[in-house]
Amino acid sequence: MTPAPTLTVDQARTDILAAADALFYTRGIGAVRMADIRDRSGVSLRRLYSLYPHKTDLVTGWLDHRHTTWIDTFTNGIDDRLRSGEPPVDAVFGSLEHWLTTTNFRGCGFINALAETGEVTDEHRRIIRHHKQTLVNLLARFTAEPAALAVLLDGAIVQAAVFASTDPVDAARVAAIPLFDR
Amino acid sequence: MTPAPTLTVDQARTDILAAADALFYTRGIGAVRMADIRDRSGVSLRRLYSLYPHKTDLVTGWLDHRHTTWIDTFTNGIDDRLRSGEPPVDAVFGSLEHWLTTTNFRGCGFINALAETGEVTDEHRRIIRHHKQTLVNLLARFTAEPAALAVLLDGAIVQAAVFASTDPVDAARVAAIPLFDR
DNA sequence: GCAGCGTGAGAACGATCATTCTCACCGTTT
DNA sequence: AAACGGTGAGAATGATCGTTCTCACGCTGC
Repeated sequence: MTPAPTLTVDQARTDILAAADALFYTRGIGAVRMADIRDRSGVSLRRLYSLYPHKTDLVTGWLDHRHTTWIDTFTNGIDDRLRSGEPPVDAVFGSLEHWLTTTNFRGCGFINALAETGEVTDEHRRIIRHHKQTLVNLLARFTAEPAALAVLLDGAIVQAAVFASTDPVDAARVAAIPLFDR
Repeated sequence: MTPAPTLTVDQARTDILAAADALFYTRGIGAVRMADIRDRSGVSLRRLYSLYPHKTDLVTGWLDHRHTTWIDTFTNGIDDRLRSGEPPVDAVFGSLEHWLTTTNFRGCGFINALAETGEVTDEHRRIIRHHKQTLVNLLARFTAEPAALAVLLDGAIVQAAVFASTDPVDAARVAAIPLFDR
C-alpha cells in the first residue's frame, strides 16, 4: 500500500524541479544550498535526499528538465509566430527576444552551468552538449547553415546577459538575415 | 629603506596574477582556493593577503589583468596576420582560432566569471562589460556592424567550449563574411 | 489499542575554505 | 650586540554547507 506522504512522490519531484530551476538558474549552482531548495519547494531535506541522493543528482535532473522545457518553449514560440504569418527570421529572433524579456533573464543556464567547473560533472557536460546540439538540429528547419545560426543565437544570449540589453539580439538578427535566403 | 622581502612587491604581484590567471581561468573562481594561489605562485598567504586583502580583490585584479592581456594578444594576432597579407576576415578569425587552439581553452574567462553569481560583485561585472565593449569598439576597424561581429565571436567562443571543437569558429566565419563587404 | 514504518523538523557531523594569528627568523638600524 | 620590522610556514579560527541522524508523530495493518 502506498504510505501516506504529505505529498505524492511525483508532486514532490515537480516542486523540487520548479525550485531548482528558479534557484539554480538565477543564482548559479554553487550559490544555491540544498536548504534553499527545501525552503523554496517545501519538500523536507529527508525527502529531497531520498529522491536525489546528492546535489549533483539534482543538478542532473534540473538540466534534463530545463533542456526539455526550454526547447519546448522556444519552438512553440517560433511556431506560433510562423502561424501568425511572421517570416522565419522574425519568428526565430522574436521567440528568442520574448524569452529574454519575459523571464528574469540571466544568460543561458547551460552555458552558465558549464562555467562552474567545480559544480559540474561529465554527465552534466553531456546534457549541455546535447542541448546545444538539439538547438542546432532544430534550426535546420530554417536555414542551410544551422550551425552559423546557432552561433548567432548563443552569442546574442551571452551578450544580452553581459550588457543587460536586447541590442545584441537585434545585431544578431541583422547578421542572420542572409542565412535565411536560400 | 626597502625592507628585504624574498621577492620584490612587483615580482610578487606578477607571480600572483600569473597564478590567478592560470587557475581562475581553467578551474573557475569558486573552485580555486587561496591556498592554491599560494602554491602556484610561491607567494605566502600572508603576503598574498597584504596585496589583496580579500579573494574578491584578487578576482578584480585578475579580471583587469586578463582584460588587457587578452585584448593585447588578440589585436596583435590580427595585426600580424594583416601585415602578412591576410584579408580582415581571415585575420580576425585566424587570431581567434589561434587563441582557442594554443591555450588550454575553456571558453571566455569573462563570460565564465559572470556565470558564477556567488563569486562576482558589481565591480567585476563592470570590468566584464567594459571588456566586451572594448572588443566591439576594436572590431569597428573592420566592419560597419561591429556589434554583429562581436556576437559572432562570442557565440563561436561559447560553442567551441561546449562542443570542444573549432567547428563553430568556421561556422561563425562564414556568417561573418558579408559583414566585411562594405 | 498496539507495533511498525515512513515522515517532517531540526539538530548534529564533517569537510572545506577564507581569513587571521603564532612563532621563530633574518636583515636593518643604532 | 640588542631592539625592531617585516617575513614565511603553518596552525588556528569561524563560517558555511552537504549530508546524516534523532526524535516524536500519525497512519497503517492486526
